[in-house]
Amino acid sequence: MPPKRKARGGAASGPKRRSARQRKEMNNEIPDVYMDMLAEVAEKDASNAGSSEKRRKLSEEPCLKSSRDLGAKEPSSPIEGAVPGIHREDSRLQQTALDDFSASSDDEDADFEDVEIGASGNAVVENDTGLAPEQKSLEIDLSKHPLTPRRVAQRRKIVSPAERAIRLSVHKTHLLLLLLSISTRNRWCESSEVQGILKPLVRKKTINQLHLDESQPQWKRSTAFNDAIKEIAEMWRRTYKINVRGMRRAHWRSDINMQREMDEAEDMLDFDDFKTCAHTRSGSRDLGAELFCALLRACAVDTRLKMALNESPYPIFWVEVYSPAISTWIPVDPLVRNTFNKPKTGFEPPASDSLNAMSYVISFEGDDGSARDVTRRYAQWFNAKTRKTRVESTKGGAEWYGSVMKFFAKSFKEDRDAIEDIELARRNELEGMPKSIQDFKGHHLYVLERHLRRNEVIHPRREAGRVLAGSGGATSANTRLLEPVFRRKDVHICRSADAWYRRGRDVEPGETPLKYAAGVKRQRPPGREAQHSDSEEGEDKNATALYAEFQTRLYTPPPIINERVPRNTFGNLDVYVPSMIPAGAIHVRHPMASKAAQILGVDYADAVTGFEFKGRQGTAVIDGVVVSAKQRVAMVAVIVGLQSQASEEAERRRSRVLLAIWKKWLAALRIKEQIASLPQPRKHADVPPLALPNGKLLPDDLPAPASYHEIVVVESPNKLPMAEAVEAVPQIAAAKDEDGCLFGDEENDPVGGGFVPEPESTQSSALIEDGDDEDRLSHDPDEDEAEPEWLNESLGID
DNA sequence: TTGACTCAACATCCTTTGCTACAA
DNA sequence: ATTGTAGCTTTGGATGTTGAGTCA
Repeated sequence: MPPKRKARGGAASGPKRRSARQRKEMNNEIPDVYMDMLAEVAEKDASNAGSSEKRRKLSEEPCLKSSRDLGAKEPSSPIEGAVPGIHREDSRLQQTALDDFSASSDDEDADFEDVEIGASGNAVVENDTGLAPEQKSLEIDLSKHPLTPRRVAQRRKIVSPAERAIRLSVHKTHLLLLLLSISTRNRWCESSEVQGILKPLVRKKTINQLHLDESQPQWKRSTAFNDAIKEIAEMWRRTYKINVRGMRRAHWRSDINMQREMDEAEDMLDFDDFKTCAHTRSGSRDLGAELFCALLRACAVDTRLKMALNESPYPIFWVEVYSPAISTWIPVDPLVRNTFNKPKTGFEPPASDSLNAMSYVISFEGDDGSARDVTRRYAQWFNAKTRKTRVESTKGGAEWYGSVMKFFAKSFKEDRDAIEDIELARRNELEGMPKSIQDFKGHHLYVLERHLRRNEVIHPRREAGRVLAGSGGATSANTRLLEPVFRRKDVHICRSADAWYRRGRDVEPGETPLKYAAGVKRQRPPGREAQHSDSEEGEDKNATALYAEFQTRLYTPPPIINERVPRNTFGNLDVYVPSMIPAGAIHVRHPMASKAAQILGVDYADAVTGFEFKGRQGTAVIDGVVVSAKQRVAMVAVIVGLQSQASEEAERRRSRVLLAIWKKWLAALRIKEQIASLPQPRKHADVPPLALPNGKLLPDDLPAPASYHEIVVVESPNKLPMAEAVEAVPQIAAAKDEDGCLFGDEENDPVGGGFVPEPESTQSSALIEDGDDEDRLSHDPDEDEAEPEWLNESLGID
């Protein structure tokens, strides 16, 4: 009905941006897309002659961006400050720290831009090895634009879902490799050889101080322990020389700066290098922390090697020592920030550093190499900020991470682990609500009403607190409002009665909608209302009434009575989920099911399992039929018969064609033979006579062998009312015994009569994956052999 | 300096039971 | 002849997400 749609489109007062775009299109008479394409071409010809503002900005980009990068990164580069004048000749593969994906996308995009523009010929020609020319050009650019502080707009790149998936995989892979890497280092720290090298550095007296007798008062033991650790840390700080840069955040492309830094960075080490460094007491700060860990372990202090995946000037490696007197893990960082027991301030980089994030803090224990995630202890805003940079925030990420960390888990939990769990949980509670609006977005505990989706509703409306809500609009002067905060678990997904029906659920009568969503609902032609639709378009024509799941119940179709299958106004039956099969009925999924039912003369209804969209017209997808469960055996038998009939027919047609080809070919061979036997054989007699005009051996219209379809029988999970059940049940049971059907738990269900409220998941999974809940009948053994026969035949021709 | 907000430009979701002409 | 199906007009409007820019 195109006229109707058109009318609606015109009547709907769309949002401003849409109408603006339309207007623009009309004025230009050239769609924006083409303008953009033209602009792009123009840009390639003369880089400064952008045709739109957006393009113009872009064209300035290459040099400006570079200058910004240099300007921004050089001063903040931690090596200059921490380790002046490092030289490293060889540049083997650099070990890198984990990147969080949102930040990484920036780098990559930027680099893509550079490559593109470089290739289009306006800047320096890039080559693989010679980095020097580009470096030079960067310097020139710097001098050209030293006074442009303005941030330059980059062309926005929409990250495609595929790209997103790749990044997620990279993130995961990176995480795994880093875990393995530190796991190895952790094992090295356990080496008695290395510990033997380091242990002499600590005075005997200090070691004794670490392990005071339990008879001493607790405070004394604790203080002595702390003092001793501090002393060892101080000693280590003085003795250990940092002369190589350590691990850094991952970078996606060989940015020129990164390249240089990689050259200066620490090489991948093996265990011998590790030992050597223990002797020389020099290397990267990461290595320093690892050796410090080994040192403490040599002193019989329970020490965990820590790794946080962040960037300088905050440590990546540090240690935690276990103070038995107070049953607490104490973080110690002797080399980078020189802190003792400062978990909150010493490790997490400030939030202002957008290129920096402490996403994962993992601690490895010495004795069994087990690992725990203790990010919670070090991250200030774990729920509000840190969590969003981790895998857990992605779909299925929490499970994935759980399974990864399970690999590193202890076989049994010690008391101190339980204590630590409590401490971490307490920190979680203490974090409380975010302080800024943006942190509420995507928060997994709290939610603001303004961030609710169209189909989300808060019920019950229990305020968990209030937050100061921004500036309340740019124009109004400081009228700040307190905005209520709700819990995420009170948020329900709502759907229209229609949408619930498509999931096999019915809104309970008398439920009032939790929400009205503004006019997405399209009018249907009168008399076209689906059978179930309530008075939902009652009061407001444009609003759709939405209900939460708890307001619905499983939809129960009317049962089969006297072998009559109920049907809807279209004369078929909606079977979106198995629970929508009427009691006493089965859903026979096979293309020939309706034919079989006709032959049998039984009452049946086509099963509508979904919709597909052709053009702009949605059409019902019909998959098999619904018939009485009593007809199961007959239906299967008839379908089997029809199927083999069809395949025989197809075979006949096929062999007719193939025999004709054979005939022709043999005749051709004979002719060829005759020609060859002639006294003066012609040259072209060698040409194979077989090929068809299109060059193929077989004609395109060769009848295909009949395609084989499985017969899938889905039983209704719904129970018949008692009277009908008496006669129907034995039939079902018989069929079940025969075929070993798995669908039948409901027989033990205590809920009598009406319907069986099976967990929805099993039902929908049955529909989606064609899983175990259905019967597959491999019915025609002959047919399976038919295929090789065809194959042989065509091979024979070949 | 930071965060809230707007704008723009997309991506994605939701839609949800034909008609006609023509070939076989 | 009846039956099957390709092609049509390629929906198209609302919502959601993101980055850039602006402002207080």
